[in-house]
Amino acid sequence: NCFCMIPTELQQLWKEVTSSHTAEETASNNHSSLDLSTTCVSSSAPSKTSLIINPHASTNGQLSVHTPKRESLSHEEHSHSHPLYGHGVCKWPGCEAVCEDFQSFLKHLNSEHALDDRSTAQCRVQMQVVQQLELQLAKDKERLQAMMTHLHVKSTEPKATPQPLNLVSSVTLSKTASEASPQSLPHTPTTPTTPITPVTQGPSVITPTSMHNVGPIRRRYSDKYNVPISSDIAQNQEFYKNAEVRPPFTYASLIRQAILESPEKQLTLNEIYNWFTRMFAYFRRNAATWKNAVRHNLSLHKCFVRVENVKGAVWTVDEAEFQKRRPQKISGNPSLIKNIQTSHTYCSPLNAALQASMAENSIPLYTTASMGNPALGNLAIAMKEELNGAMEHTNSNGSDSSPGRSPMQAMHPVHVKEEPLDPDENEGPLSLVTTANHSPDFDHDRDYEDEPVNEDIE
DNA sequence: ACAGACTTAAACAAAT
DNA sequence: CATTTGTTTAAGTCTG
Repeated sequence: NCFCMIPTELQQLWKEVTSSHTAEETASNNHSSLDLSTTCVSSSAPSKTSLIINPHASTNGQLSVHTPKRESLSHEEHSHSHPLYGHGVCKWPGCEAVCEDFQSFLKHLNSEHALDDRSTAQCRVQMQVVQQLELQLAKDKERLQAMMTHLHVKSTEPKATPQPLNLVSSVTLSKTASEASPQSLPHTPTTPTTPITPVTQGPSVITPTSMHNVGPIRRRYSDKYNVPISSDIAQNQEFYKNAEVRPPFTYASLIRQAILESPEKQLTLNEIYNWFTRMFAYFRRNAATWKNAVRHNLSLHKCFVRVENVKGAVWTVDEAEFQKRRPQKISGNPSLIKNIQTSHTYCSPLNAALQASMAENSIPLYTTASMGNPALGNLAIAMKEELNGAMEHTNSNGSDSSPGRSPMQAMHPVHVKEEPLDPDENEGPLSLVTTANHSPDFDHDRDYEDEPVNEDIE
C-alpha cells in the first residue's frame, strides 16, 4: 500500500481520473479534509517528474500535470482564486496552513508542497479519493436509475442529477406487470437490485404492483401522522401535477387547502374544481365523480360555509369548525391512517429517500419544497398551524412533537388499499402516460375558464 | 360487531 | 332546455 509511485504512473492515473471527469470534478475539493498525514508513508526516493504544482493551471483539479497541453489550457490568473486556496488557508489535504494573501500562499505551496515523496503520495491519495468519489457517484447514479425504474419514473433528462422535488416532472407510470390480486399483494421485486419499497419500517404490503395502480388507488394521509397537506403537496407538486396519483388527503382537506390558498380565502365551486385539476393530474379524469364528491363535501361539512357574494356564491372555511372535527378525525379515522402511510411510501417515495439523503447532507428540505412557489410556501405556514393543532390532539403527552422533526419522519408502516379500477376509465394499460407530459399550461392563476380537462374521455 | 370518518353514487331542486 | 350548483340520502369501505 505504498502510495508512492513513479511519475508516469501518476500522470497516467491523473489522466484516467481527469478523463472521466465532467462536472463531478469539484467533488474532490470537498474532501480536502481527508487526513492524509497518517497515510502518506512513502519512503521511495523522489524521482524527476513532470508533475508540478501549478497554482494557476487548473480550475477544477487540485493540482495539474505540467504538460504543455495542459499548460495551454490553463486559465491564467484566476484573479487569485485557486482550488487549493480559500479563506486564507491552504487547502492542500492535511495542511490548512494559514496564508495571509495569495502570494504567500503561492510561496507556501511551492515550498511546503513541492515535488517530493510526500506531495506525490498525497497526490496519489487524492486521486484515489477522487476515484472513490466517482465510484460512489456511479453507484449512486445506478441506484437512482434503479429507483426510477422501480418507480416507473422515466427520466427524460440525460443527467442523473437527483432533482428531488421535480424528479417526476415527466412521469411515466405504466401498468406492465400482471395485475395481482389486491388481497394477495405478493412481493415481487421489479428489479433484483432495488428494494421493493423504500420504506423499511413495519409490515409493508406495498408492492410494485400496487404502484401500477397508482391512479385510482385510494390513499390518504392522516393528520394523525402530522403530515401537513401543504407540505406534501408542495414537495410533490410536480409529482401530483403529472402523475395520476390520488393525493392522500380527504376531499375536505383538499377543498380547505384550495380555499386557503386563494388570496381572499374564498372560492367559487368552479374555482375549487379548477384548483383540483390544476394541482392534481388525478383529478383530470372522472370529473363527474370527484366533482360530485366535492359538492357533497361542501354541503356535508359544517366547516365549509357558503357565502353569498356580489358575483355569486363563494365557499369559505370555518376554521373553528374544521379544527373541531379534527380530533374525531384523528382519533377515529383509520381509513386515513392507511393513506398517510401509503403516501409515505409511494406518493412520496422520492421525498423519503430524498429526505434521508438530504439529512445526510444537512440540506434543509423545506426550503426546496416551497422555493419557486410562494403560494405553497405560504400554505406550508398555514398548514403548520393545522399540523400543530393536530398534534395537540394526537400527542396527549406532547412527547412526540419534537419541533425539528420533519413530518415525513413521523411516518409509519404501510398499509395499502387497492381500489378497483374504474371500469369507465379503461384507456388502456398506459393510462397514466397520457397526462404525464402535458405542459404546465394550467399555471394560469385565473382558473376560471373551464379548460378541456380530458374529463370523461372514455 | 360496531362506530365513525370517508368515498361514491344518485336523486332531486333551484339557479343560471 | 341544458347545465351548473347545492342538498340530501344511501350504500359501501376501512380499521381501532
